[in-house]
Amino acid sequence: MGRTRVTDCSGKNGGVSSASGSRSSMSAAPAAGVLPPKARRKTNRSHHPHRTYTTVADEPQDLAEVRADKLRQIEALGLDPWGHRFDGTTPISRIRQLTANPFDDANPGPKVRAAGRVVRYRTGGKLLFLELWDQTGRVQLMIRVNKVTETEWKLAQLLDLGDLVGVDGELGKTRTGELTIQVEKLTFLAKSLEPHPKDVFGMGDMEYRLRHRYLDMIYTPDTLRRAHQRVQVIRTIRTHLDKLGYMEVETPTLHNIAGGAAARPFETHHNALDIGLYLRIALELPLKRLLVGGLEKVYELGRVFRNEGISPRHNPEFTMLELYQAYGNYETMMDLTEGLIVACVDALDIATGEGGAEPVGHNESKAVLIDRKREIPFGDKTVDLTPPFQRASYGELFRQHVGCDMFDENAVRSAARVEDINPEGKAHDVLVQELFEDIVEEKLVGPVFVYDYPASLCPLTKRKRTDPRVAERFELYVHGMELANAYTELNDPATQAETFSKQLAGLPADESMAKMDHDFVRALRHGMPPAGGLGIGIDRLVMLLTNTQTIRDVILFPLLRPEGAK
RNA sequence: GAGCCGGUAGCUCAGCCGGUAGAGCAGCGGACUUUUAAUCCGCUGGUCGUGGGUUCGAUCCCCACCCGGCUCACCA
Repeated sequence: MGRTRVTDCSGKNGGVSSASGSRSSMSAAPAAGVLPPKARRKTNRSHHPHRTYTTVADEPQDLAEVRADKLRQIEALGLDPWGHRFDGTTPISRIRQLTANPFDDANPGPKVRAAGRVVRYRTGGKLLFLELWDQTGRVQLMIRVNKVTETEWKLAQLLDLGDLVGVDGELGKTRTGELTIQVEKLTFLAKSLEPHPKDVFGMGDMEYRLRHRYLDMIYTPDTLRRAHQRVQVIRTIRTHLDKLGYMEVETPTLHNIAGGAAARPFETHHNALDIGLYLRIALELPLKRLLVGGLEKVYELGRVFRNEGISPRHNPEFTMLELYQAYGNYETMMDLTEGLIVACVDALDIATGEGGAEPVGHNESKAVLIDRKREIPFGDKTVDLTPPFQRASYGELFRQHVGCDMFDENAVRSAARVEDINPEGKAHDVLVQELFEDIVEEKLVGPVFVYDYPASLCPLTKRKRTDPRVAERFELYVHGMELANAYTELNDPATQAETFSKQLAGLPADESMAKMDHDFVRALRHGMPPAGGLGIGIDRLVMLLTNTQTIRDVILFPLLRPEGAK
């Protein structure tokens, strides 16, 4: 911030003052705050008639200095600018539900107590209008000179946008019908030493919003809305899984081997043990060990870390749900996924579709009755989340959009060339996947479960009994976005050991899942039940459900480069 | 990592063909006891992202760098 200019007034500490308040007023003046505002401002001005950029007087002119000065004036009133416990407040949204009549001394309205931030401030001589904000809403305050003490009136004159105050007063309506608290007692709770953004059109700059998320939450209503909805989604998932008998666990975030996905890990180090460690890139392997240990329905909802690029759909740390169900398979997981998503849609009450449709299905994995249409808005589109979601096999989609059989090596190679993909040195399944991503994915408006993937791309997945070239895996796509990834878990330790050791040609080591995890294989050797497993990217799910186009707005503090010297 | 776009007052932005900057809001002083984007009068506030270069002169042109956004790559 500013305030770095040098003063030419020797013997004073003003020029290099910090916000904490060493700025003295005049060399001859005592502590600034004890002077009445008018007097000291005048004094300042008269002493510094000529200001230049390099020799700036230490009078309040920087916005932050003005506020620091007001803080001292509040102290001079005998008040604590950093406030204290303030019990018994009512959320503003609830105050707004109370019935109120026009102010009338003969018939006083209800007494209320509220606390929050001053987000509008309008002087009017002997009458002040403020707007008080809390996380539930806004309400207008009216302060009249003859309704409060002299100290409170002085305090009211010193308020800045962004200050935190508590009020007691009478609820009523002004002449224009605006619901208003007429303040009878004003309590100062905290000073904002920095100016708050003030623009009727709101905050426009993404970088500014991200670096000042706390302001974004106050002045961009959508930001707070999304934060609430995110919590609600996570809570809904927990209660839904709880109802189905799943047990939530916590497994380590520090791993010896970063397995369970193909992604570059963050590296760290443990000093006492003197070993290298990785931050986890997936939850899978520990959870499957718990399957061996007898937890038949288990899940974890936690942060994973991938040392990769940042984009509107990728943040280096993000939240994953992974769950495993013994004796299930990937079809169990499809049903479960539908049930989870529908439960979230209902919890958020965002569906716009008509009700009254016939029940279309019901089974153990679905805790909700499938009884009505559930469409939600997403960008300029609509997504129909009415279950059951479409289910389409990978091979059929490939044939339909690429135009050849995915197992036909020659046809795939020539299709690749047409798409400007160099097939040299690449394993067949890698080529197939590249073609799928280039051609098919963008056509998947969904929601659609794409199932039965080329086997070699899925080293933790069980092969299909009827066709070992494909693995029992699905991904759920909505508008080209991968929301879920699930499979019938591979529980054969010999096959697992083999796929761990096989790096696919054409894939760089970073992207390979070829990381031998002997400890995991040993766990499998003790017998893991056949199971279905599911992973859902919670951030992307929240994006979909809150109609948000960038992952940075469903994560409160997405990773940013440090601002550096400024 | 690459391409494109951007960074000007506390906030949101304008600034033409190069002549060292403007508006609205916020802030400060004044008026106002029912305002609603309050109004009225007066005023303050800028290292034009950073560093070089070209030029008599650079917010503007050139180069490099920093930060961000979008797209791509990456993300089984």
